[in-house]
Amino acid sequence: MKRTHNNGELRLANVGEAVCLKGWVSKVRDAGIMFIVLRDRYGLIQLVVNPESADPTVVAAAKSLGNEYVIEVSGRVVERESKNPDMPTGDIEIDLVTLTVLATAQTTPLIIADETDALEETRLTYRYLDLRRPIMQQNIMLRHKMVASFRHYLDQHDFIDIETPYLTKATPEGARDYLVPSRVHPGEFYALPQSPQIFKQLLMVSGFERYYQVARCFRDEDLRADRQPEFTQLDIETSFLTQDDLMRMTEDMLKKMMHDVLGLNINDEFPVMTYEEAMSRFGSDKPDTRFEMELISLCDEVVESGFSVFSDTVKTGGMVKALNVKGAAEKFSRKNIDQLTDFVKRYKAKGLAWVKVEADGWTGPIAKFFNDGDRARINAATDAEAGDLLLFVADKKEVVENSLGMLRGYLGKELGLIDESTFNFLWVVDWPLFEYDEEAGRYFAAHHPFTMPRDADLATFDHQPKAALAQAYDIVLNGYEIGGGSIRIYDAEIQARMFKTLGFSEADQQAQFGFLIEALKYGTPPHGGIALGIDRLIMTLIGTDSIRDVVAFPKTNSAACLMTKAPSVADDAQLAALSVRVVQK
RNA sequence: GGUCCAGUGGUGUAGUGGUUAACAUGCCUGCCUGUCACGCAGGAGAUCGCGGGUUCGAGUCCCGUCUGGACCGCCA
Repeated sequence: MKRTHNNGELRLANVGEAVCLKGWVSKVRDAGIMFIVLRDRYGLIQLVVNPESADPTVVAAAKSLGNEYVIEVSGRVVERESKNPDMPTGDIEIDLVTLTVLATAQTTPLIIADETDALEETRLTYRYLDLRRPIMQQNIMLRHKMVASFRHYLDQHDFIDIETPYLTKATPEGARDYLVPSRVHPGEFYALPQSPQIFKQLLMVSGFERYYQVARCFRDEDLRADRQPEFTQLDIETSFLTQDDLMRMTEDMLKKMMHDVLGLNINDEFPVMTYEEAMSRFGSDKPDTRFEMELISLCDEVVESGFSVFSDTVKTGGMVKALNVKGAAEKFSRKNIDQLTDFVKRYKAKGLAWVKVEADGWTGPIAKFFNDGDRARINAATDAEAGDLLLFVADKKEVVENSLGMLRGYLGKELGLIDESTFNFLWVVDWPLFEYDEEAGRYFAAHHPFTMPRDADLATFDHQPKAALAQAYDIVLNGYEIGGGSIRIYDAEIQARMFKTLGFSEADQQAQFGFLIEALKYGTPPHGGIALGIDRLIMTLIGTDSIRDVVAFPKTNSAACLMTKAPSVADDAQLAALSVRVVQK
């Protein structure tokens, strides 16, 4: 039994065995003896035609081949004299007896290999060819394995897969909806779901105690490297399980998945951190815990310092925090630090103060404002030693934490502080129930408006929304939010108080969610669930920053499909049938 | 809505205001009997995204525009 391999997949065959293969011609070399590299779903394998012994028609057929032709061959497995053990085509080859061309191919606009350097534009226009590249095959395969593992786990635990509508009702808060005009109801629109949230809760009312769905979700917002207008969620809802039950189960499922997909055994329990702690220590609600460099509060240390920017900020209710970039003082020139300043300014910080710590003191433009006592206190708080670079932001709490948190993530990558081979899962719990929007002058649901307040806040959440915490939990992997869930409100009266706090009038409540409020009145079990973002999860496992590497047919930055040219204009007859008129801008 | 980067043979890139736009790869032809990023010789292949401007002269500078990418806003 010999094997050939590519990308970790194995193809087993006995030497001398007769085989039949179908696949794509990856490379032809004609040097008297003809070598044809065939690519199929297992990878690459070399076919050989010897003109002295082979049938002349096979030799002629082999000479006519071009790259990416689809062929069917039969022949015998022979062992190879391997001088080079790293041959990508393995240690067996096929001595051809027959060769049939099933399809010819034009010259492809991109090279079908892992190392393609084609532009995004070319790759997306010819996506079907881009997907032929072994690395892309592997990504899509891994994605399948992940979903299959989840399905298997959930099936084993008595979950059932139930589909919910894609043509549904617009949601008031949250992202912009994709709308679909109704032909039968002129002037009315369906919305594509931003998530199956309400339907899965209604399934709990119906008595399907354990539901899951691999659901497509749609949000009409601008795209990012990790964000597509349609994305896939593993959507889960259960009755009678508590937050702890759900977290334990999800953790169990993720550990099994890591084993099934990557062969990794994670034995430790996932750490749990409160939202407050995550923001305070890491400046992020989804901290990457693969490296240290935490945010250090210096409010007490600088409040009486000579640097008025710091002291005044603290005295007027703001805060000062710092990152200690260990041993980085020499690595960062003035120009480098200016770039870091520009970086934090993107996140509303007014500037980035810095000092380099040296054996005989501090250097940097603000060093002169600090006396020896100030310096000693700050050195102690930040654990600063000679050679360290201290970076400070002074501002409102939100700005300080967000900008330093983003800077921490950026520096972690830039300085190679991250061990890319590790996977750090983390639960973030005790989320605020509401967020206050200064522009709108009202509270919005931080998670969604069906989230149950903590028991301790049940009586007061509508009077003191700012202080209320939610029974909500996010699962974070390597700095990515890969899922989030909550225990839901299952009492119509609490739900009504929630809507009222969010500023929904009685009439709005009825118009938007009348059916849900009504449903809650007929014996609704306590319930809750979680949704995992499949795209971001597989991105993290693969280690790519681009969601387009894990979605078969993704859209561009402008939400277009370069291959199909969608979206496209509708003809007048279609528009008339939908009672839609297009206003030219 | 905003900021930044890119667009040059099929593909990916180089190109300092000045001759016939260079290189790699792919493609075609020929040579090569153990190659696998093979090698050798030859050949075809470009309205430098589009429009305007500056200039004696623009791939190169300026303005606009389109397309792709990264980010801010946005994403309950």
